[in-house]
Amino acid sequence: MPRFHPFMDENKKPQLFDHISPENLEKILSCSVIQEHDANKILLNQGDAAPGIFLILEGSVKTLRMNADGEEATIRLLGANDTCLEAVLFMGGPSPITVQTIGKSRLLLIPEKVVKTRVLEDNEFAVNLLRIVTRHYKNAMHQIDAMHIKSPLQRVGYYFLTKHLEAGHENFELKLPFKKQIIANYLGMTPETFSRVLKQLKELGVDTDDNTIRLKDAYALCHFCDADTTALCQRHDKSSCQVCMSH
Amino acid sequence: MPRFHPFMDENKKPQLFDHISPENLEKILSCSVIQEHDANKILLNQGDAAPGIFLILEGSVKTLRMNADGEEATIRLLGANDTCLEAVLFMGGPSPITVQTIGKSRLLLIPEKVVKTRVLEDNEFAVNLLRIVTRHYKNAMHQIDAMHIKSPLQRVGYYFLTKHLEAGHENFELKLPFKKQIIANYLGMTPETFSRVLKQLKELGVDTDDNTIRLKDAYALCHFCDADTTALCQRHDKSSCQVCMSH
DNA sequence: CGGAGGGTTGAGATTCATCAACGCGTGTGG
DNA sequence: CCACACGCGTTGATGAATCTCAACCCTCCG
Repeated sequence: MPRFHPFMDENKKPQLFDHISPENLEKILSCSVIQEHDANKILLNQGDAAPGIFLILEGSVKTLRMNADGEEATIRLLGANDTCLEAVLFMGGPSPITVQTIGKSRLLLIPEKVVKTRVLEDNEFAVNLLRIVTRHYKNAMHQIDAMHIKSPLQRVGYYFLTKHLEAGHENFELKLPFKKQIIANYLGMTPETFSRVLKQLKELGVDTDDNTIRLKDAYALCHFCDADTTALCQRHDKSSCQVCMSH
Repeated sequence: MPRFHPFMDENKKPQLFDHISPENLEKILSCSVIQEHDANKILLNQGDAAPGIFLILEGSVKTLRMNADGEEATIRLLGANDTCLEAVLFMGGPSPITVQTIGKSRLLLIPEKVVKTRVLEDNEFAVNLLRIVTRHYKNAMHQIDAMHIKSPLQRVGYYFLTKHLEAGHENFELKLPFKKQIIANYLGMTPETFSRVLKQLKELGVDTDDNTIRLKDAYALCHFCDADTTALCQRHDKSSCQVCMSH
């Protein structure tokens, strides 16, 4: 088997391995296995024990919860270099979430045992986990708040804003990273509602054409910013931000 | 100043200090400060930097997010021995949440600096944080799923179920830990809806009289259980659980 | 060519929030 | 001691927002 070296490019290294020494990285990778899966394959069922951490090498995956009627609540949508189940391993019980591929995917599974020993022996690894889990948790808080006190329009707007900030400010053109119905469910609305919201956004200077979002100007999404998100914006301390806020 | 020794009773020790050696605990406590606050006092605003971890010694506190209209989305409700802001410290930005007392409260503040040095020097402390944060995250997942795919009745039912499981099975009588309107907002509904739900629950064998919940029998709340919560139930592997599930 | 899946649009149904009124217990000041 | 205000909770009537259902279009692909 050819040795697995997916992280030669530092820019694409997953956060999970930040600052990990080559020897320690080797200890993790030598125990991990690569898996390939078709679309819509369930990798873990809610209520079962998590086998370890999944790192997405290629493809896309979602984590979700399901009720008795088969309705799904999407918790996270993951693409390449994202990881899941880190948190579940430390919850000390059966998994509260189901993990399912969206499209055909290639994954790395880091077994539970390795994770749990590494976390006790490698402080950097422990801190990485802590940072990842807290980031997820922050995201979850935004999701909770979105459900209670945001309209569908605001939910989509904020989602687009985060994508815009990830992509960088100069970028006025974004691609939707997932199918619309997938995003719609992640944002807690039906595909119909999502579609109608896109029409409203068009009038506000956010034009969605097929899978491409085009912003009229750099402030088109400022409506949807909030107190803790401004920190991610390059203009947040400039006077121009006042323009955003006053929109 | 009299030395601070709140944790002589092992049963009441907060999870944050599990398995921490006396010397290491001393390092934490010697840098921490006790604060007293009136009701409805804001301890930290969304968008500001977190000063450290708050440990509730007495009273009650909530964490929340607020929108431009002043509507609140409650993230967590905390009582004695609960902690908050552990996660926020590792998110690496301004706080996504506001922290506010509910009633008159006495708190211990563990400054950020202490937390961040201890976590690198004390693996047990790091793992405790990881466990706490993941527990919060799990809770957040339940909240997300509740908003998407649960009715108000199911939300209240599940909330009562978790309280029932915390209190122990033999306990058919529970006290609401917070005012009804506080719980209602936490569950993402209006006080009016909460009140109407309680009436429905009465017909299902869950009688709420003032602040006391009385269960008709041990199975009254089994309706509201789900795949990952059964693990917390003492009957989950017995045949009687089938009775629950088939309700 | 025909079928399947994704997306959009319109009409109707449903659910929960809103608004208003009321009851009740408590604390306060005349 | 009573009158009153206030906070909390409940109840009923109304309305708005989103989901549901159905039809349709489009593209892709066998």
